Amino acid sequence: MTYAKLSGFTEEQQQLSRLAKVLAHPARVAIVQLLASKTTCISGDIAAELPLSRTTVSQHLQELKALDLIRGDIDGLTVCYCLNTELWAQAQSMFAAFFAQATTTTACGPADPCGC
Amino acid sequence: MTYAKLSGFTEEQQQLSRLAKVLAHPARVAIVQLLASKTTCISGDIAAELPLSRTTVSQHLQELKALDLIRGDIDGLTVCYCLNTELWAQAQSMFAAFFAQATTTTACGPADPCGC
DNA sequence: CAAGAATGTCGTATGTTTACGTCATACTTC
DNA sequence: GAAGTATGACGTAAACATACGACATTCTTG
Repeated sequence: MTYAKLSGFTEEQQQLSRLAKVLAHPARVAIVQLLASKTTCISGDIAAELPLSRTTVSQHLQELKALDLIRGDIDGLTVCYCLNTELWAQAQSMFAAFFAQATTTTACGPADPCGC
Repeated sequence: MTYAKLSGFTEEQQQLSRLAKVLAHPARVAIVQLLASKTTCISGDIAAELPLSRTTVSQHLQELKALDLIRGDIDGLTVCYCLNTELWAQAQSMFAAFFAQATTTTACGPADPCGC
């Protein structure tokens, strides 16, 4: 009974952590930025611009794909990866809501018993 | 030479992934939300509201503390944990900048060679 | 100062992620 | 259809994350 006690947390918390996990590796951040900056993307090109092997990049792409954050359309011999902008907009608002909570806390003001 | 080839990614990408990693577990998301919602927090109380043992919660708190996202002031026998709102605001703007990129991509429009 | 209470630290078992080489598959082109 | 090319799938080793019980530490209180 070790690891991942997912039940016990709200679906919202799990969803946010899933999204965060995708961004928890610089390679995936870089991949998303690359896809956002280009008008056409091909898997091989992505690996060429990262300090990782093609195999590893493909694995990271799979993780992004698993959450449907990117889409890959096969075009003959190459694959055109692109961002699913609707889902990213959704993720954006989830994070925005979370950060709004975290930055507007009323705790630890001057009237608080603790000294921080 | 496995794992974490951190060099090769920009400092910005590494910073964003570090922040994302902290939120990549529902327990830490829940902890931050708890801290944000209360005006006074004590470590024991936090564990009481989560489906995790006190030890595990303490470990998650350490990870938040390692990035200076929370602060814990010892007040006698108890500890008052609270959010470092300045850092959270900083994190907020980093994520906002990233999502702005991800949601405004011009790729895969109607004029694009790929069909997606 | 002894007893109790609130937390952090350590050790450890288990699950997960990362990274990459090698192989299999699918498409183009001659 | 044979040769070449672009990708994904599989297998595997090492690093890391998660969870928790047991112990140590520190403070209060009588």
